[in-house]
Amino acid sequence: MKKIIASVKGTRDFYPEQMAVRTWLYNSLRKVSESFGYQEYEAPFLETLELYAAKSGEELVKEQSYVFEDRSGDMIALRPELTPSLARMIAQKQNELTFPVRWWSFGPFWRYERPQKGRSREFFQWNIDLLGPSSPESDAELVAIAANFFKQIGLSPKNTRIYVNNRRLMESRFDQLGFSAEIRPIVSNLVDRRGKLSSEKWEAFAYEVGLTTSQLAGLKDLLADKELWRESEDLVRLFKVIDSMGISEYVEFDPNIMRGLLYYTGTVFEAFDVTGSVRRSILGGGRYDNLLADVGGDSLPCVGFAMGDVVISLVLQEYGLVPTFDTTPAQVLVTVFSEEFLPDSFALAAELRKGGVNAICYPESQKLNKQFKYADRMRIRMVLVVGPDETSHKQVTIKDLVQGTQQTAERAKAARAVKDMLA
RNA sequence: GUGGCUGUAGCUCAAUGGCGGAGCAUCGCACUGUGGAUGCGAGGGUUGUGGGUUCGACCCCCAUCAGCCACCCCA
Repeated sequence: MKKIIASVKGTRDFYPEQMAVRTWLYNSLRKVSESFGYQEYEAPFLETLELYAAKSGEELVKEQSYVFEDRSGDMIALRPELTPSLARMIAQKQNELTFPVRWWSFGPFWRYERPQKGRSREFFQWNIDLLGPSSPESDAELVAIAANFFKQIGLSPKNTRIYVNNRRLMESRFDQLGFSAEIRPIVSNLVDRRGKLSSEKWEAFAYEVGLTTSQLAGLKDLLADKELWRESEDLVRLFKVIDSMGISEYVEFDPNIMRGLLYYTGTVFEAFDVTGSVRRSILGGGRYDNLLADVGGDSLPCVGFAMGDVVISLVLQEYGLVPTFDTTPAQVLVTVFSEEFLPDSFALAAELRKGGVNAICYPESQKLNKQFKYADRMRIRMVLVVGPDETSHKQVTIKDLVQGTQQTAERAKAARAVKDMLA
């Protein structure tokens, strides 16, 4: 066995087939983003570590970021998320931008963690944010974008659900249950883990972190209360707009949704596959009203979400929703009859391109059957032959591999003839 | 960072501790001006790596690396 230098752990190679899928995903989310009037932008892949230090979760920065010292001694991170960069970009031009700002982006991110199903170290992420307004209706818009994206790629409300909650609502309830400020994050984490543990284990864990029996009972009641949203004016307004936009089938209140990142302040939401085997969240986001001020800008309300490419791809595969693509852009293969015909075949291919046809010329003299086989394998539809017979009559032979038909055309009108046959 | 499972041909997988095989793929030929189909044939391996046990190891033991899966965390 030859030794092939291994790829970096947790990275993926995108062969043309996979690249076509990624591009399709990109185009799908572009379509939805633009239908809501959002503008595409991009941030640097490298940022100072400082940018993430205060705002992101501690684990994300200290354990999961790729960090290195550059030649000047600065600490640089490969971006593990986009939101801090967005906040910086907004803060820098806060007085020039026209608000509300609606921006989206799709690009690579890096997190150092153990690769497993649904998780890689290098992944692509769709980020979309609405900055300026603080209304619950703007939260609803982001939820609607997510729902419309699912619709766009063929995921129905039967398969996919967006669960919505509100951190302020939960915090006021936590107050009533007497959770002190110190154990609040622990309780959030406890809530987050509820779906992953058996109820006995979850309860044992709750006592372990210091909850009293009555607090646990209260928490369980709280998390079971599917009507709790009625007590949050924000959520009442959000669901009203969700309803008016006709996407309520995709959206559901769930008091168990808390989200790990520290900067969320109000509405939070997370989408899951509900009928398939993928347990990880497809996308997640929420309102983060303090982040701009935290990176040195004026305080600015923001709401947004992020979706990684890995989990959504798993879900789409599971439902057979990933289209197959012809990855060869060539419409025509020009064969090379023999060594002497090489320049002429290359000339014909050039003429075809000039005429607006994507054309490959077989790059060396080979048996014709081998060249035809190549066209067949590469799913190139048309094969052109220029041999002695054609040349003497100033013609070309055109074979349609899909139809199995063959005809001759004037050499000078080859591009036109090919286009007619393709139409 | 913790735990579990798996490493055999390009791919998917066989092989009681006793001569490492098959299917698919590749290449050639039938088919010297035409793809798919069929038939025949060929090439391809230090069994992840290093050590140990044994007369003998793909098989048992130890280590190591890699992949997958779960935990942690999260898109």
